[in-house]
Amino acid sequence: MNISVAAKQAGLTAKTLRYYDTIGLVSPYQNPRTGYRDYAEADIAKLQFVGTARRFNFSIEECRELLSLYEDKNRPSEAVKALTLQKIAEIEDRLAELGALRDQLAHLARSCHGDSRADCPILDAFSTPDGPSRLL
Amino acid sequence: MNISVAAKQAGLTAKTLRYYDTIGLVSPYQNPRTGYRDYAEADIAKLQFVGTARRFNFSIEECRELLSLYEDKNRPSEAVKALTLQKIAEIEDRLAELGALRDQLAHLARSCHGDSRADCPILDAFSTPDGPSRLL
DNA sequence: ATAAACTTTACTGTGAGGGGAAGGTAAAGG
DNA sequence: CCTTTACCTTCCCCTCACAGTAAAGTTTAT
Repeated sequence: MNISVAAKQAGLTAKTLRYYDTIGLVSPYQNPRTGYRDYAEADIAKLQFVGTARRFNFSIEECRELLSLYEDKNRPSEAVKALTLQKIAEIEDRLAELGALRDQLAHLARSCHGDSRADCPILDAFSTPDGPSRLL
Repeated sequence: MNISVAAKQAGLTAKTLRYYDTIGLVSPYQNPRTGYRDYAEADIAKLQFVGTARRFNFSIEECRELLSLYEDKNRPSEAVKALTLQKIAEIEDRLAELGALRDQLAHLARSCHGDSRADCPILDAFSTPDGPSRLL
């Protein structure tokens, strides 16, 4: 299966597939005469796996780790679960950060009359050394 | 004020200050004999402003826009408010995405026994073409 | 035979800086 | 005054996960 068909099957771009090959994440057979890559069904499965994991915010290196677990028929499921729980914790942290950020910005937006006058509480808040937090 | 003192005052690194200079975001006076940068109080204020806006997830280009509004004494506050509301909307989107992600991962983690057996529902879910969503 | 539609490698760019080398400058101590 | 140390400068490469483009080779259809 050539690269564009494989890309379509996996829901990725040909560019991405070439990249995954060069970094040794998913390397298909490569015809030594033409240089064309030839993706097997097993390669497609791996690509779909990686694509899903990437959509789940796993980094390439984490995908590499998951993939080796995926290919290891004797893998312990605890390793996968640990990685997943860690990823959940990271996402929770990011959620808390973003939530606080949104709340502060929302507060500033509410305090701003938003007309054509020059006076703007948002910019005033931004110009304090410690940020607007002390004003909230 | 030399760059390391300025960096400390602004809560940024010297590296960052040099970067902001090269991209023309905050450019201090530069001694033509020594090449040393010399930051004035007004520069520090701008740096603090940018530092705060960056912490609020504004991009460099958005900072540039906010900074020009900040420096314009006749700026209309509605421009600033619009930018802020747009940023809030972006953050809301990201929050929703991340929340859904966390929920799906948490579901998978709960379904995984997490012992030393090879059977792992997380990896099984990842290996389906459309991702684990249909399993939830 | 030729043109269209693929494929390859190689190079550059992204955002927002970080790390480190090579070389010039300034401030402190003797 | 001299030396050491602590700065400062520019320059270049590294990050992450690819995207875009160019030049050249290959396959497929006409």
